[in-house]
Amino acid sequence: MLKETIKVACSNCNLRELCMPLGLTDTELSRVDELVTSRRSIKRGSTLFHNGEPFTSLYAVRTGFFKTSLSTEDGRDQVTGFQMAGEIIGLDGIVNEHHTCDAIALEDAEVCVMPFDRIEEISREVGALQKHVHRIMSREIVRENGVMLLLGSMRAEERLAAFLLNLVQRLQARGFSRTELILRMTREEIGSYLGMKLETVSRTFSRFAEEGIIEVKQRHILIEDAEALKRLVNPQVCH
Amino acid sequence: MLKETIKVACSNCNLRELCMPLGLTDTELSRVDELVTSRRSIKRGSTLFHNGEPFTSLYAVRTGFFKTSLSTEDGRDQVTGFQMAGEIIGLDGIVNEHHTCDAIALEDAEVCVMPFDRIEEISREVGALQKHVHRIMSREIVRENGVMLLLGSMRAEERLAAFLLNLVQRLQARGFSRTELILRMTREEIGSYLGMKLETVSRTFSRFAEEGIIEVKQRHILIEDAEALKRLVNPQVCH
DNA sequence: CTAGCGCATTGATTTGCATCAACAAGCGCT
DNA sequence: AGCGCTTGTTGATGCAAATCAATGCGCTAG
Repeated sequence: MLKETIKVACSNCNLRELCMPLGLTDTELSRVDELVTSRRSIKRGSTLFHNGEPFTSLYAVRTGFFKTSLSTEDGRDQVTGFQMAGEIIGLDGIVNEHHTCDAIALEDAEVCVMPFDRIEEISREVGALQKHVHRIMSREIVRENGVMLLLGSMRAEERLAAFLLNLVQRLQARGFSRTELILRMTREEIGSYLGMKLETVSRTFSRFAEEGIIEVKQRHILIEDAEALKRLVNPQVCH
Repeated sequence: MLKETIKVACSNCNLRELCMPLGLTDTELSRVDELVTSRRSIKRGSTLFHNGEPFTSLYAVRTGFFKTSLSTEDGRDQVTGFQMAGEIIGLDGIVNEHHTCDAIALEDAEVCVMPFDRIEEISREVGALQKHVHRIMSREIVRENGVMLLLGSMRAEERLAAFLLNLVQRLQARGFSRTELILRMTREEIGSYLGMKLETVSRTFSRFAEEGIIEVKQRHILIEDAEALKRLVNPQVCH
């Protein structure tokens, strides 16, 4: 919840290729540097924003790991996404000027705060930024399309396989291992995201382990047979 | 598939308050009129665009009714949305410059074609349009969040109740009845959208009818007890 | 008018996952 | 180290929805 005033430039940030458009001129770069007004640290378990809060800014994850989730009055809960370094949180808030989900840090995290009116102002001047914002929003729409496919037409095994492949692929893009990962979320949170109960998540992990597809040690996952996972998601394709 | 060159102005369009930002000045209005380069007619059953096709434009539905759907190589099929007059189709294509779903007309339809580079150009000049584009994309993200909740944590009855309420609410916003509607899609398409089989859709309709909540005559639905539907979606709230 | 077809309904049966329940393992506490 | 708490595993049972199957309705086209 700390609000830090350290001035940090995107132009020097090692996450730049994830958050920011490429191929900017120097003058454009300096404009884009004005996007991030501050950084904010969020302790594990606390919220970046809540459902209902006024929307002011988008947040770029610098370090740490988040989940976004909806909860209904009757106690239902749906995790709508997990966000890692370089990903943008808060797009849901634009339409009605207030957030429609909760964003919660699953480990100690730091985000770059980008006031949305400033994003709009600068993207009017810098075409590449405008394009970038559009692409980020479109990417989120496409991602959610994929989740709909997963929730609407896949079985538990297929969902979990798709989930693992997606996670590891995103981690790989950030320079981590292609075969090894640490889950930052509980079985219940995975289940909520995938539309299944935590017991089913646990059982399915165990089944994968029995079949030699993965190795599970608590939240530490080793992928031993990525092809098998891919075959599970895409049944007809043989290796 | 006809490409018509009739010049039509958004400024005179009766769907304007659905598609376009409000409160534009006259000069802004005339700029925005340049957004729509043409209209296109799509016959029932044919596609506005296919998965994989290059993305060039967004489409505003003028008349008719669409579905968007994903299909995987292994024959799985997921309807990701139904679009009616005033709604925008094609946002999925922005991120990778090609479409990632199919858009299919469920009845003879007409759309306004809005080349995306023109949208970007004009929204750099007209702040209200820029804001509008952002809101449309954010609204789609929030809608999909809601579908995730539905698919991930609701039972068949609840899904169908939520679906009917959503449809009738959107129709009402277009001046149609709040209690009566004609489904433009088959039971199978409803099922695909809601993550259930067509038989389950049919049975659930029948159950609602038995309970006096709705009246079903083929695709003609009469909502007799909207409160009951709301209670189904939100179990704890007693009328 | 009637044939044929796509779409919808309804019934019987199966099944995948949820639910209920008990217990184990890891982790932060004092 | 020992305690309690959260998180994870595994087993037994039940149920909602899928599947399989048969029939009916209402278009459209001849």
